[in-house]
Amino acid sequence: MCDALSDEDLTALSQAAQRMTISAGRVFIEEGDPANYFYNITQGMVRVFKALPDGRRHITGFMGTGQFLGLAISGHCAFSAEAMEEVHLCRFSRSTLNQVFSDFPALERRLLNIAAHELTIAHEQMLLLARKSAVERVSSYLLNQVMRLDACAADKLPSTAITLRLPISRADLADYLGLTIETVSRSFAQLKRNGLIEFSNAHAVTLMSPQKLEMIANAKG
Amino acid sequence: MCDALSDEDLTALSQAAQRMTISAGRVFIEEGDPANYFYNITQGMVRVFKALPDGRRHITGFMGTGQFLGLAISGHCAFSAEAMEEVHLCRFSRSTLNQVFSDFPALERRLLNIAAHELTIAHEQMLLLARKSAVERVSSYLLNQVMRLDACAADKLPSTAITLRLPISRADLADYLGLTIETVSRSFAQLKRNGLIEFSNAHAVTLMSPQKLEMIANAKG
DNA sequence: AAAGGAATTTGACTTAAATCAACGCCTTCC
DNA sequence: GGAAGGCGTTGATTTAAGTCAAATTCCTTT
Repeated sequence: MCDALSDEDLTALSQAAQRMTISAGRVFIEEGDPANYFYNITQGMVRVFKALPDGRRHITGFMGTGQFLGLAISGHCAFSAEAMEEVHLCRFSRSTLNQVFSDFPALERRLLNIAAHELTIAHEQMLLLARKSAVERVSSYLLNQVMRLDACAADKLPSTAITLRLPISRADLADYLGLTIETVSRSFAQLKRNGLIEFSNAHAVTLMSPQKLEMIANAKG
Repeated sequence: MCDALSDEDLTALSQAAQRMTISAGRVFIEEGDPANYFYNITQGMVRVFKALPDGRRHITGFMGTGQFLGLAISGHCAFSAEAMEEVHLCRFSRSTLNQVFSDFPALERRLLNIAAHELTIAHEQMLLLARKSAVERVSSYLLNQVMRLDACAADKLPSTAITLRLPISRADLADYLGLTIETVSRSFAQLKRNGLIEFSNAHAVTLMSPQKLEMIANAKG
């Protein structure tokens, strides 16, 4: 429901699509390039980012299997995208896309919903970047990951401890949260000191109390 | 082109709409409330924002005449909206909206474009919030205002000095740029010291060299 | 199993922006 | 005209996060 189209629509799309494989690390969308294509990721993880000329960069988001890329397009690409591993995707030109829209109006409706959803996420992230402390940012991230795990299901947080994989490097996390690697690490350390999380290793955390974490993430209490 | 629908579509919409007047300062959309309505502003300026329980807040954007509100909606409002002055708007329920969509497919297409555009702006703002310094943020804001002035026209910056109104208070600007009032003020002061801007009064700036300002805003050179 | 290298953590120090506080400048309202 | 209050600027100080540097862990490779 959250980010994939129905199988039916996907089939319709794939007829107009061009399948591609992108090797790990390749930047296959370059910010500023003419935006002729629209993508659907069929396999693998992608980093979406924007960068300043001096190297500072912000990761807008991570997109995985089933998700769409290239929505925010108008003439030129507004962001870059890089394969974090080997990625398989379907690419189709904007013109064929419009064709498909005419044939499957439901698809356009769906895309509008997806766009609205992404906009909501973006607004939430802006609040985080503009106003939250480092520890709050990291807590928010952990919480979002839990919510994603428990799928789009109930907005209810588990009341028991829950273990989470952190597939993403500290560097990527830092660029996603608007922090430095060191600050991310120190924020994790602080949450650990306070008994809110425990690490098996750097890429597997246990959230001891998702609810307490949520209070930190959203400055409640 | 940027944010308004065609007259024809607007007419279609207004038949299903309910006209309303909101007095200055009223919060007419409250974050978290059930999201039953969709709005089109016909007159006046609105502040769109998200807040944390302890009062920290981020202004997502300012929306004016012709713009839409309530797009990023799914069950509950993702943000609050407050009238900055007396505001006139058309309100219609989500259900009638869907009806209108069926009658005027072009409208849905248009909304998708608007959403994509807003998403682009949101990504740009995230880069600003995550990675730009105070002076860079303020410069970026000034620049965006110039671009808005010269309408959606050429992406070309004026090469001569240009005077700009700053209708927004320092407090709003701070909440929009993820800074404090004082830092916004000091950033203006620094730009002034460096000969990049001049003030007639607190709400009217002259950008002495939009192009130099753009280099600062986007860390070029 | 050892070595090498990358990723992560931790520590010492610096800095940009926040905070706290005072002051000036308009507006408006008696 | 003068007091009052809101808004904006400026100054002094604090602080959270950034930077620089070293140590540690983890993973790969030989």
